[in-house]
Amino acid sequence: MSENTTPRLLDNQLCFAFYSASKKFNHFYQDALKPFHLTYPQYITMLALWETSPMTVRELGDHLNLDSGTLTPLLKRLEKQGWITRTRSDQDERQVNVDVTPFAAAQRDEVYARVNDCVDLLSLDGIDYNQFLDQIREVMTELDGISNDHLIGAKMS
Amino acid sequence: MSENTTPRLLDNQLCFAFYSASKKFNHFYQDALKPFHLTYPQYITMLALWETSPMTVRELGDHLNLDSGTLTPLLKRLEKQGWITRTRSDQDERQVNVDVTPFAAAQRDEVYARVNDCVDLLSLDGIDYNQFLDQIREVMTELDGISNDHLIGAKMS
DNA sequence: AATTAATAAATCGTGTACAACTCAATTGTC
DNA sequence: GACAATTGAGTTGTACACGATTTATTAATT
Repeated sequence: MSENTTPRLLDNQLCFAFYSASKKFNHFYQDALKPFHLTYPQYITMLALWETSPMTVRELGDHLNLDSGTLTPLLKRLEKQGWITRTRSDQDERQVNVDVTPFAAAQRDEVYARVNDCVDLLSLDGIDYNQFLDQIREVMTELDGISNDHLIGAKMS
Repeated sequence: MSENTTPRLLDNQLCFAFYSASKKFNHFYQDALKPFHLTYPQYITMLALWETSPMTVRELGDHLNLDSGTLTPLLKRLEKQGWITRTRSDQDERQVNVDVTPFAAAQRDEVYARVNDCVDLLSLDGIDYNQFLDQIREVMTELDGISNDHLIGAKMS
């Protein structure tokens, strides 16, 4: 048990930095996507579907790390706004196939262009993307490795 | 206007990495803090208050980048669970002073120890914290610099 | 002093997140 | 072929997050 009565500053700062940066990035994309009335989670859902469709809710969830409790309402909103269709699979009536509409297919390039134009306004030339992404993914892998079991082991006092 | 019909992969990946890492980190802390029934946003609120208290809701919001719409219900929950007190200022009855309770003061070191123990399970020795944090903050600064005005300028088609 | 502007919190509405649960459909086993 | 176990989606409840509005209070201006 740790006897130190000071929190590990760097780890706290790291987590807070991710937390803050994620919110700011979210915000940035939200603004960029305003003309299309898409939120960031909706946007990454469409990105995944533009790349591969149709997909079941489960497959989408695997791509985005979201469960049906989050996706179902999100997909219903996308459906209502005309971006996607949701249809029960004939082969397996438990699954729902999510597919892009002709409208979404037609909008795709405009969305890409809009996002690219907004990203152009950022000057992130200074950073080495691949090395930076590798570091983030290393942290994520480490976080994935820690299961609840480990945490239970480190009980309080 | 961008003629490219492909999204800028690296920027999308960077945003998604922050988004995913933030969620995983959140989760990690949430598990670590389970014995204290604290969520991550509640934890960083307490961290800020343990460092400086009392603070007004506004001051807290400046530290955490959260507005009263988020903080007020969060603080009410912390109050109900006995971590903080909320009292209208006498000097200026518009503001509410948030202060830690004796209970929270007594729990502080246990929370620190618990978090430290859990962080010990991560092996993040490979990363250069300061350089990593600098990079994240550089991205955040860049994102802060882009105001809505710029984005309006980059209208769609 | 009276009116206006500015500020601080709270409130309301929408949209994630996610745990826990339900329910229907399918699979595996005997 | 019956039945338990599993799976996929949906539902419910709690907790952020934030824009927009509201209300109360203080500060500024005439």
